[in-house]
Amino acid sequence: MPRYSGAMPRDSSRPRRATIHDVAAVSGISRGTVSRVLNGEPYVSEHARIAVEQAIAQVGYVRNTAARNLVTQRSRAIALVVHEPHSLVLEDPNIGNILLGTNAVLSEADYQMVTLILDSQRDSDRVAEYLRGGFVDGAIILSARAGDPIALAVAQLGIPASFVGHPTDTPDLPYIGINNTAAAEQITRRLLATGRTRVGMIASALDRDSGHDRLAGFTAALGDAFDPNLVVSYPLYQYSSGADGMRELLRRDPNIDGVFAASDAIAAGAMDVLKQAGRRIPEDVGIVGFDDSTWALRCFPALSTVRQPADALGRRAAQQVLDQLAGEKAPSGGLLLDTEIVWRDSA
Amino acid sequence: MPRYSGAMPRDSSRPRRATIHDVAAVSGISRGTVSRVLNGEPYVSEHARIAVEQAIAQVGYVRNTAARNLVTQRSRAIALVVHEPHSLVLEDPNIGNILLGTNAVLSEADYQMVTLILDSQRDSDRVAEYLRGGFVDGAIILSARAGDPIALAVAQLGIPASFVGHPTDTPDLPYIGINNTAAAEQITRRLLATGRTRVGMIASALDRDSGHDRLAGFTAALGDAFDPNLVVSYPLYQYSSGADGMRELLRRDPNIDGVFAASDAIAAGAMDVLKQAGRRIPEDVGIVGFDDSTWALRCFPALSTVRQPADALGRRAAQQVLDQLAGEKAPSGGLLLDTEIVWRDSA
DNA sequence: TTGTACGCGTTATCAT
DNA sequence: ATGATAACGCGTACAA
Repeated sequence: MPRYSGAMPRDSSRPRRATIHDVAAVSGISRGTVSRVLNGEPYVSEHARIAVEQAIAQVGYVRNTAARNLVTQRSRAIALVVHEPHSLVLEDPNIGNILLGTNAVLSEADYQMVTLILDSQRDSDRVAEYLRGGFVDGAIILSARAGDPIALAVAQLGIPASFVGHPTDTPDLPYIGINNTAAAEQITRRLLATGRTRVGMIASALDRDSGHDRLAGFTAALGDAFDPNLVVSYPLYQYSSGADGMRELLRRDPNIDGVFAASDAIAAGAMDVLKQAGRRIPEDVGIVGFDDSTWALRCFPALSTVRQPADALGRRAAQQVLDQLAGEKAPSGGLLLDTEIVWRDSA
Repeated sequence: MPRYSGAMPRDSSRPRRATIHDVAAVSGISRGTVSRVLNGEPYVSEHARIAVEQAIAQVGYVRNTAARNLVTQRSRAIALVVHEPHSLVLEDPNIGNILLGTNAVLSEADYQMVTLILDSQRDSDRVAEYLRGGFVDGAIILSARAGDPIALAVAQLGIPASFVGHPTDTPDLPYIGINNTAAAEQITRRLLATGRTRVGMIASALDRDSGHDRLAGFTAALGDAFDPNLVVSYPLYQYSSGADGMRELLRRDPNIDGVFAASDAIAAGAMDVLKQAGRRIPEDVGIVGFDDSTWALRCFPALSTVRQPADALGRRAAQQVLDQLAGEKAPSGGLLLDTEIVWRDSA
């Protein structure tokens, strides 16, 4: 819990901001009417409006929204909590598109989206404090992990919220997601249909529903042919995980002829290692990814993958929060959006 | 200016949050002392502390930070304003690393970083309102453009701020940057030193200092050999700009043998087009980029480029804001950090 | 060590 | 149409 060191410097060198009080004094109009002018309310005389507007310009008044929030009990801001190691914020294409969708909806509804990035434990506590502090009317939480303190804080606080991908152990909070299991199973079957017999997986982020479920789908698709020895796992969805994972898989079974990578970035890393090892793609080894990110088209050959409706995920999550704000009660279950297989040349 | 539709529903279905008042009532201790316990101040008896803590747990009290901010005139939050079309937030590697550096410094100082993403005009007005509203104690502004309303709002408001890359026309606000002109000139000279005679540039973002200055450096390096016909320009630092730009350059001069791309993403687009056109890199055409992003290593052959100290940019900007918050007066000039040429195989 | 009372800047209510 | 005045929830001199 942060400490505050003593009194604030009232004699700050910066000039004090003008307040409604000042505007009232200068214009000779009461604070109440000034407030009415500010908010464009009816029942204000032309005379008063003009006097107030002049005074506002004269004293350089700008509204203190924090004070307004205190009395209206609203902030007109919604938090978007991104729970990722920072270096990945840029690598994960879905996050960008989810941001896009969320902000589009919130902006349209005239809400300010504030993005809170969360990495260390220290960040985590501070963000929880921020969420509790009345700075925001609601929250959208991305990629929460199992045992997430933020998820707990949100649940306990009863603040309108929506999760994009929900941690496996949280109480039933509303969430938006995709059916990772089904999508993973589908693309794995498609990979198998190209005639592969030794198919492995580079899994990732098993502490999140996305990672966990993609592995489950892979396992289901393989059925009896599943060989746990051909599955490796890394914490983060990133290029280096794919490179490391592919090296390990090649070591475990040089005859491997198919790979399901848990993300496109991972697939890209794996492909580079395969090429270095002299394997042709897709002739010797077929590989598929997940996300349909910019990686997919930068790969050579172009990557077959699962397209995530990232923009729609963001939009729906934002809409869920707005609905709750409008008084609807939170949906208790999840809402899963459809994915689509994009078949290219890598398998 | 946002309108607020009538009165708030005081009879909201959600239960009212507990306040210090409630804690005081339940514990039988005065509000003043409760506040002291909350803030860990000295001169509180063991008896009082225990009673208060029990009451807090009992009524489920959480502090309303917005109210505290009103009285302390502080929010302990700092805005990071990102002025980019959303789809680029993920493509620009520097932004991610600047975020990283900024958050590290702010987090260490126990400030909450709130990222405000800015795309449309509507966003712009709302963010300005947010900055003025007392939600944040300071602001760091990324990639502001010429005539930026946010920059103006910040300047007018006198809020502690630091720019990362400053728009060419703003009043002298403190900023952190790199010497784009010198860096561009250096790498262009290096490219020329490989014996190229027909060297073009794919410029970008000329309304920002970075884009403008990189073109200036290129021009300076070429001197008399500068041919305006070999310069094309696109608004955004992105892959497609590079692809389009390279096609155009090849059309204008099929014998072009050197290209300076204003960013790595642009270079990547250009390289793919060159390969499609049957040009060998670096034998037929040498190409260099700017940023040393993940693109640079994903290119084949690996891209020669300029490394930006993105993390350091973020850290220094954050530190500048913290310094101003601590009472130091804002430095009136800019602070330029060193860049480094990373020479690889593309030229 | 503790309680009282005032102020932060705004909106909302109720007279007028 | 407008002006007092009471909240909003908290911190903090000042008094006790």
